[in-house]
Amino acid sequence: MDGADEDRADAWFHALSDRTRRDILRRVLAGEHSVSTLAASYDMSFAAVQKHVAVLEKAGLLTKRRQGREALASGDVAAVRSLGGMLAELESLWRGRISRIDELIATPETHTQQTPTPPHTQKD
Amino acid sequence: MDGADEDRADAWFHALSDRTRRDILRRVLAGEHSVSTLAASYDMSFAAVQKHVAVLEKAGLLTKRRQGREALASGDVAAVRSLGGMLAELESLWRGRISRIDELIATPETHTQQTPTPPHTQKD
DNA sequence: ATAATATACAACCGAATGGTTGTACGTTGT
DNA sequence: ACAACGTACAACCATTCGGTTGTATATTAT
Repeated sequence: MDGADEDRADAWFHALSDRTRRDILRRVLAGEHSVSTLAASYDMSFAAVQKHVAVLEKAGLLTKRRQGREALASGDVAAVRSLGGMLAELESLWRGRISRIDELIATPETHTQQTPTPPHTQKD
Repeated sequence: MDGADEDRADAWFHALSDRTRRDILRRVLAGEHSVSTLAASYDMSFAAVQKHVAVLEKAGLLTKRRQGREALASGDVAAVRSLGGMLAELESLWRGRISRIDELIATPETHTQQTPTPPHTQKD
C-alpha cells in the first residue's frame, strides 16, 4: 500500500521535473486544450509534445477526452493537491525536529556535550 | 529571472523524483545525519548514497556541514516551502478555470458556440 | 606509527529520458 | 472521392541517471 504511494510520488515528481511538462500542466489546469494546440506553443515536434502529455497522463496529473479527431487534455487538480500534501508532511517532520531541539534547550543540565541530535537513530 | 526559477524547479522536482532521495530528505529534515549514517540505512553502496545526497544538496534541499571527518547533512525547510508555493500556484490556475466556467454558466446567451477556452492564447 | 573510519571523486555500465523522423489511421472539409 | 488535419506509435539517437568499483585523502583511535 505504501509502496504504491511511492510509485505515485515517483511519477508525480518525475512528470514535474521537466519545464515543458510543467507549462503544459499549467495550461491544462487553466482549461482544456487539444494536443496539437499545446504542441503549437513549443519549439519542438508534435510527437515530442505528445510524449510529454503522455507522461503527465500516466502520472495522473492530466486526463484526456476524445472529441472527434481531437484529444482534449484537462489538468487534474486533485493530484496537485495530493502532491501538496506530501510537501506538507515533509514540513511536519521538520517541525518535529524543532520541538526536539526546544526540549534540549529547556533542560540544559541533562546533556554534558552539545549534541543537537542523537548521533544516529538507525531504525534497525 | 524566471528562467532561473525554472532551473530551480527542475532541480527540486528531479531531486524528489527518486524515493531514496525523498527518504533521505525526510531523515535530514527530522534531524542532522552524517552521510555514512544515512548510507547504512539503504541497500546500496556508500558512493550511491553520497551521490543522492549531492543531488539534494545541489537542488538546495539539503546543506552539509563538516565536523571532523563527518559530513553532517541537514534538510532545508525553506526550499520545501517554496516548492509547496509552486503547487499552490498551480492550484490557483485551476481555480481561475472554474471561475471562468461559472461565468459562462451565469451568462448563457453571451456565446453561441461552446468554446470553454479560447482555442490558443500563445504567449508570443 | 599504523589501522580503521568517513568522505570525495573518477571511470565505467545498463537503462531510462527527451528529442527526432517516418508511417499509419480515423475524422473533417471541399 | 480526396486532401488536409489530429492523433498514435514505432524506431532511432545522444545524453542523463542510478548504480557499481576503485583510488585518494583527511581524521580518529589503538
